[in-house]
Amino acid sequence: MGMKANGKISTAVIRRLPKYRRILQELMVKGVERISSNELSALTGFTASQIRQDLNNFGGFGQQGYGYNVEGLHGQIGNILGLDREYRMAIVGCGNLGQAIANYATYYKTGFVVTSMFDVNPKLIGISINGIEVQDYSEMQSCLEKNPVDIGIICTTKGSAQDVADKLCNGNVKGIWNFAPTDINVCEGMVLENVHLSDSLNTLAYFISHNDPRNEA
Amino acid sequence: MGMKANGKISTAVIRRLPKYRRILQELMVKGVERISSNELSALTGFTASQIRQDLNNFGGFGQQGYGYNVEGLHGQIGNILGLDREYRMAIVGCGNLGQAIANYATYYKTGFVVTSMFDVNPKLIGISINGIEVQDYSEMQSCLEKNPVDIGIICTTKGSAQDVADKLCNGNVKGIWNFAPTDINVCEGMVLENVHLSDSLNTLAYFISHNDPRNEA
DNA sequence: TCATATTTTTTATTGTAATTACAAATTTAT
DNA sequence: ATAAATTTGTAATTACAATAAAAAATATGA
Repeated sequence: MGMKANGKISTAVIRRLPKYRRILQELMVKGVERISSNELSALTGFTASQIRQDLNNFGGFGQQGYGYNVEGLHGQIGNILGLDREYRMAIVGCGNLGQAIANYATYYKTGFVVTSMFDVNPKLIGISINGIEVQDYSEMQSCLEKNPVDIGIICTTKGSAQDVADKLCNGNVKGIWNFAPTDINVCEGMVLENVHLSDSLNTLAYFISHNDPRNEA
Repeated sequence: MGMKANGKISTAVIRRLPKYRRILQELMVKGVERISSNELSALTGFTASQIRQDLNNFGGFGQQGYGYNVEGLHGQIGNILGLDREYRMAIVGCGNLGQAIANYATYYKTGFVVTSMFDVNPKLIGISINGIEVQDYSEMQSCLEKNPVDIGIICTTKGSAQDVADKLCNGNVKGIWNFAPTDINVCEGMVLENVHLSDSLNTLAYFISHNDPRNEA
C-alpha cells in the first residue's frame, strides 16, 4: 500500500491522474464509496486495464474482490500530484485571461492561491481583483523577493513572454504556467507547462476539416 | 509531392503540426527562406528524424540536399490543418475567459471569426465585445439556425457545460472547444477539443512537487 | 464454512511511436 | 564536370505504452 513510484513515471500516465481524481471527486459528492476499474473505465474512457496499471505505478490502492475506495483513492492521487500542500502563484498580465485565471484559481482551486498580480498597463495597476491589487510589472522582482511564489503564470502577449519568463527564472519560481502563444526558454530546473490555445484550436480545425471525430483531447 | 495522407495519422503527429507551423511563421517573418530538419529540430525540440517522418506522412515537402522551403512548408501544413478556409465560431459564456478568447481570436487568429456570443447574465446581455453583441443564451438555438457556426466554444461553469454541449449538438455545430472544467458528452460525429486548465495545473503541481523539470508540455 | 463471483496485482504479449541508420537525390565547391 | 558535403525519404530497429492473460486475494451467498 501507498506510494512506491521508484522509476520515472511516463508523462502519459501523469497526465491521466488529474482526470481520475476529478471523476473520483464527483463520485465522492454523489456519495459513492467504492468503485471498480471497470466502472472507472466507463467514466473516464480509458481501459480498465490501463487504469489499474496506471495506479499500480504508485502502489496497490485497491483491494482484490472489492475495488477501490473512492475517498481513499482520491486522497492518494492528490498526494501523488502534490496537492497536499499550498502553491502560491503570481499572475503576470492582468487582461481578461489573467483575470479569468485569477477568478478560477480563487473560487475553484483550493491549494492554489494567487498572491500577487502584475501588469504594465497604468489603467490596470492599482485596481483590485479578488482582493489582490495589481502591481507595476517593473516592481515584480522586488515583490517576489519579499513574497516568493511557487508558480508564475504568464498571461501576456507573445512579445513580452520571454522577458517575463527570464524575470520569473531569476525570481526563484519553481514552475511557469505559460499561456502566451509562443515557446519560451526557461532556466535549468524550471518546470514549464504550456497552454497553447492556438495549437489547440488548429488541432480542432484539423479534425473538423477531416471529418474525424476522434474524441478526447 | 503534396498531401498523401492515406492511412489515419496518429494524434501525436497532428498535435505537433501546429508547432511546426508556428515556428515556420516566425521564420517567414524573419525572412528565412529555407530550413533543414536539423535546424527545425533545434527550434522545436523534436528530433530531426521525427520531424522528417511526421512531414512524410503527408507528402515529400522537402528536397534532398536543400531542406524545406519555409513558406512552402508553412502553406502545406496550413492546408493539412484545414486552415485554407474560414471557421465561424460562437462563444458561450462571456465572462473574463469568454472575452479573452474573443479578443484572442479577433486579433490573432485569422481564419477564425467569432460571429456570435451568448450568456445568461443580464448584465452582459446587450453589451458589445469586439463589435459582437452578447445575446441571451435562451435565444441561442434560433440564432444558430439563422447564422450557423462551425465551432462552439464553451466558457461557462462546470454546471452549465453539458446543457450548452447538448444545444450545440442540436445546432449543427461541427466542433466544440470546451474550457469548462468537466467532461462533456457530445453527439456522434462531433469533434471535441478539451482545454482542462485544472488538469494542466495539477500536472504542473506534480512536476514541481517531484522536482522533475521534464520540460515541454 | 465452502464454493463461486469479483476484482486487483503482476507478468507477458502485442501494438505503436520514436529513433537510428542508410540509400538516394541535390547542392555546393573546385 | 566531378567530387564532396548536405539533406531528405524511408526501411529497420529500438524503446515505450497499452492491452491481455494469469495469478492471487477478497468478498459474497448458500
